[in-house]
Amino acid sequence: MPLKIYNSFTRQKELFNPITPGHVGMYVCGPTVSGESHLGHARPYITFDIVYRYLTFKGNKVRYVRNITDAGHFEEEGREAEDKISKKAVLERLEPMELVQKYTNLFHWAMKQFNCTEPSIEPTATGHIIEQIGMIQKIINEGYAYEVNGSVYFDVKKYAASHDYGKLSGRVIDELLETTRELEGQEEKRDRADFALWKSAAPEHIMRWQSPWGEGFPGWHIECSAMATKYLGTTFDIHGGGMDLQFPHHESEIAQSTICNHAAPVKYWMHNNMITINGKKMGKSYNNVIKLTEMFSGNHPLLTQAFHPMTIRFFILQSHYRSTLDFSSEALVASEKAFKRLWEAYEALQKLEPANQGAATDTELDARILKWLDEFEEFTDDDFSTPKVLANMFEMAPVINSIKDGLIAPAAIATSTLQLMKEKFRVFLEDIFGLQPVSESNNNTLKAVMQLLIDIRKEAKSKKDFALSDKIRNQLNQAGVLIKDEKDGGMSWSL
RNA sequence: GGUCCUUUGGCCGAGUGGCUAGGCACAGCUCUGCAAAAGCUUCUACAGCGGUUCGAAUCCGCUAGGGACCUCCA
Repeated sequence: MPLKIYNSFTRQKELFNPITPGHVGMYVCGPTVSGESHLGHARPYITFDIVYRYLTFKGNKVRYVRNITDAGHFEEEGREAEDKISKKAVLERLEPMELVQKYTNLFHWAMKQFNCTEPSIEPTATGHIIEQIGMIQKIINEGYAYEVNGSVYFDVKKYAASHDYGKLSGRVIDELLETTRELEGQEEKRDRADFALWKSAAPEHIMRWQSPWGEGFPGWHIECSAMATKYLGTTFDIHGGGMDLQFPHHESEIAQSTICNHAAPVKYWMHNNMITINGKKMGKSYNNVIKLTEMFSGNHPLLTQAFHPMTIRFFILQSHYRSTLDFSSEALVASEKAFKRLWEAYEALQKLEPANQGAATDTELDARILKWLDEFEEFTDDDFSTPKVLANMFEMAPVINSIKDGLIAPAAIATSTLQLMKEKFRVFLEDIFGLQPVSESNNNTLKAVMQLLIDIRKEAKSKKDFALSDKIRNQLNQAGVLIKDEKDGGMSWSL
């Protein structure tokens, strides 16, 4: 089945055809490691992890490049441009690279918690200064950049005269020139819309590199262009990132790469929408962020409890990546319960034994299940409609539980249908959606202890010693272990 | 100020012309020593006004609210 992707560049869903059949090059804007990641950051990484996993599932060999921005983006708010990372490094009295390492480690840890696949290549900006300088030089040689006082700027006006600057972000260049806000320290630029490729470093600036234009540091946009070109070629398949990066970051990337490589860099642009909190984008400037460590620990005024990374992953999958997703503790609690129920049904499904005869006795139910299963791929092919796949899974949860509890005969569905169900649930939940069990019920020691307690409780129950039976159940409950009595007299437990 | 997007039941959230999305919460029932879990059932909404259409949450217009970008931002 063909995959369709919404291309932000053309503003429509398009059939996905890799440039080289069977191979996909994908670049995703990674974190700026000058601080801790927050909930909003989780979205693109989980979204594009699904994209990566699904493309792989479809038989592609995917090279997934996600950068680490460790050189810092300059800020233009003050008189002199400041490197964000070196600014904070001074405050925290750390070496810049020590700070960068600390937050890189923390980021990697968070990605692991979310069960995000590691990118094929994770290049750092500081490790590619030479490539960035080379690219800037080429742009100057092409006549689309100019040097002033040790800084280099991209000539947007000249570029726009022959190229469609603003197409990705839906901007008109003339408007842009007029509506760009009044900022200080811009007198060097020929035009307000121009952006920096290289910035001359002030004496107090810690992070600095030698360049043909003097000591300085790279502009914000050039690192992605340089690293994407190096590892994916002049034109590659997918570029992903948050919607807030469309302008100016991605628009500038297109301009730089187009001049440097004489080709449009990206075939499909994908942008995820924002996570909001009380309707407002979660972001540094709004001072409304919840850090991932706070999410996992529950240590934040807006959180009523801690949330497992898988709950957050599931929460994100329950909405379409191009819609805003409104955060609230209540919504997370709902996702936690929903995920638990779905996962328990999934585990029950894997334990179901097929009936002896092959054919279905309830052909109507059997047909419905086959349709639901078939739609897993159909929905995912339609621009990654993960919420619809999950909805179908929830449709099947009562069927699974009913078979398990003997309310529906196992023979109702065909043996082949059951096998297909097991397979499809596993592939989509684990391989593609990257979900994992929350509990530690895989711990063998714990399993053995629980088995003993369950045996004792069963014995007590059979002797109608409900006092003991309840005591075991209640005390375990207090310890966070839930005992469930099942229809057939069996017992199960979960954390 | 400019450009663009959005408004779905108590909450989150799919859905783009006709068919029950789904989840959570709430309520009732079944099962059960009790509870939980599970199953069944109930609640069935599309900001307002007008238009197009046999038919609109879905298309068009206006009004109102919310938001994003234009500045670092996932």
